[in-house]
Amino acid sequence: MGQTARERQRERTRRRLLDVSRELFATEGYGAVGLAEIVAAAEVTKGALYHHFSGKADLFRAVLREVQEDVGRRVAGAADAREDPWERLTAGCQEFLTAATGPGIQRIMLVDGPAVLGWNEWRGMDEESSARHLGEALAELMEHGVVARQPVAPLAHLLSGAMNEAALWLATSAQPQDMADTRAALARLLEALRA
Amino acid sequence: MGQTARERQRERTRRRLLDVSRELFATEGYGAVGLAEIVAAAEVTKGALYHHFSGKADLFRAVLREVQEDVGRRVAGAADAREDPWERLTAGCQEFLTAATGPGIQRIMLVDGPAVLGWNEWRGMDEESSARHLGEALAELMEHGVVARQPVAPLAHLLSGAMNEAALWLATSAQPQDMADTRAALARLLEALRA
DNA sequence: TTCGTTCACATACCGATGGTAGGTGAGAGA
DNA sequence: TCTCTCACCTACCATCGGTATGTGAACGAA
Repeated sequence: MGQTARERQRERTRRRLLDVSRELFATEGYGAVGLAEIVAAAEVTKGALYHHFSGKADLFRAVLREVQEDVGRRVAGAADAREDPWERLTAGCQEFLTAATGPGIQRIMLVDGPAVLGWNEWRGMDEESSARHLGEALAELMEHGVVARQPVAPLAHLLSGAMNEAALWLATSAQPQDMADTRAALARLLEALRA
Repeated sequence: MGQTARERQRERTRRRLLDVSRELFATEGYGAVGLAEIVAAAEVTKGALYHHFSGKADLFRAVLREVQEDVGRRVAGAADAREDPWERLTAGCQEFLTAATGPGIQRIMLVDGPAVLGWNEWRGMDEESSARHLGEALAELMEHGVVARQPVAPLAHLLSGAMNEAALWLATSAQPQDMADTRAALARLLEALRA
């Protein structure tokens, strides 16, 4: 760890800003939290914030990236634990439902993300983190003849949107039965893809 | 038509504000358009705006309501043109894809809506306008034994989210083939629901 | 027709917020 | 030790959403 004191301090400040922002953005929403609130909670000044990020939206972008990477890791982890391609798909989808339903994820990743950065950029980031896995899994299954050959992109978007909305709904619905029902309904939809 | 001059003027101002806002919100996005821009385009003052709406978010809410009603009308119209319950569902879903893909709809209804008003309120409004039709159609199909009996809400959310995301994607993708492919993929997913 | 009231706005103003410019002191390299 | 860089701070600005107060035309009652 030959990092200098400067580098350590720099990383520390950046981390505090990211952690604090993630917490605030998740609970209050992007629009409702001000930079003053962020820098106060992080115990730095606005100057430090603007030294690390080009603005409020850029800070949000960095936070969103970390959130998406967290979710993407969980999805990939669940998928990689299986050998059978079909199980990789279903396990990944179910894991996504669980991960995206957790607190501190939704508001940033599914609600404010598209609005703050624009749908196009959000889509690109989502693609890199988790949606890519979905497309690859579908393509592989078509390769193996498990799923009927068809354009991958439309199907991937349909499924991705279905899971996003379901996660948002599940987070507000307090009834545990809803999660089980949604899992079952999703499994049924996926099952329908098998040739 | 016994409306007084005052009522006519009032309605006229309100309409201009709604029309101008809808156009601006759709093209620039909620965050990027200021009240000054709106009132200038509508040729009124901020006083008039605040006389009709309680604030920027409230104005947006009114615009969103009109957008959703437009889409809801189209969906209901397509569904009501059919007799067979199954066809009512599929026709409604396909019409939604077309309507939501059109310009001036997406940004307001699918991107900024949840972020500005919060997902919960957005969900409620969406429910009233178009999602309700989906749930009712599904319930009716289960009643008739066309679709396997199961909890309606999870399935409705999955399908609703799938169509929303697909519409967003289709609007950016310039290739006409994508629309056809998406319609086909959606039809296949729906077909899987038949018992 | 008169006259007081209401209503649909207009004007002037305020606080807060995102963003910027210039400065400062500690740490790194020579 | 000297100099330069860099991480960060302070003071300030422009803009934006929101509000308090004013005003003239339209309406209803007499």
